[in-house]
Amino acid sequence: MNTPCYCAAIRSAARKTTALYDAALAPAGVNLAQYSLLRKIERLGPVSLTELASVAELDRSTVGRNVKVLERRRLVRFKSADDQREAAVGLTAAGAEALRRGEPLWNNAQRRIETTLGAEGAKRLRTLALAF
Amino acid sequence: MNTPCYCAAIRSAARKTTALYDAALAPAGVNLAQYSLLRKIERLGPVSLTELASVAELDRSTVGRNVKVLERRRLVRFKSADDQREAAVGLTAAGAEALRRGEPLWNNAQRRIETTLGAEGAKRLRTLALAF
DNA sequence: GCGACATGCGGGTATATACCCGACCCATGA
DNA sequence: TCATGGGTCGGGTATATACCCGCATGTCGC
Repeated sequence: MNTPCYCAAIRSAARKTTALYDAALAPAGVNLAQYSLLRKIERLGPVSLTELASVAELDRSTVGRNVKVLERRRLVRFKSADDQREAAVGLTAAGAEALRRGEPLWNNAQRRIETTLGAEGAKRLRTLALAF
Repeated sequence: MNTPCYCAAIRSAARKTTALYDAALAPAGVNLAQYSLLRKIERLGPVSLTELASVAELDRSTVGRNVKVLERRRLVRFKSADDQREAAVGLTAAGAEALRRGEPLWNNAQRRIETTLGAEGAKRLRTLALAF
């Protein structure tokens, strides 16, 4: 990876990191993107797709499609809100269970990154990520 | 973005950076992934998909599909190699032209990243990316 | 020369991601 | 009341990405 392109470098790092977390989370039956989304849904409680997209800094239609995958797997459920335009999404029991099973796996992945980068590197990564 | 997840942080940074470079490169008619791939094809000369995938650290089928998009736009062309299994890919005149037009745009994007991160931050980003 | 193995590729399937547009619902002002 | 505008969503389309499988071709040992 000696590309001088910052963007290509970040994308490469993102692909490799994602592969690492996906593999780590596989026993929980979710990948990193799904785990991440499930955690946000857990944290926010029943939440609209628009708000979820805003928090995740993703396009709303992307969130809609990603949530649909989770719904198909019965990890989340749509509830009707007062405002009928909204589609409040909440965790199912299976979704909460996936989070519970995923947590130690995610922790392992986090520790592996810290081992790879060292404490100082991990801190710098966090700082750099905040700059975007 | 105060996610404690290294992976989510990197992915978010990758999405935002990609959007920045995509917008910068739009006048050249390519996005960052395509520009990056075109540069590799230029550098390696007529090259097999397998080698391209190895250099780009992407799955071979991903490279095959991405190259197909470039071929449809007449930016690259398949040539027959000695080994009939191979599909040597080379730039067309239009592909070289896209690279030429993209270069200053890409430079602008690079400089914008350096402005955002500062010289020290940019150097750290480069160092971190190498760790993956 | 021929069979076993290796190499290179395409296609199928699935997900993640983005942009645009049209449909729908609700609040507010005329 | 009713039209208008803004918020919310789904769908269409395109790309990037990965894994697996099967086919074709090439190579090597015997």
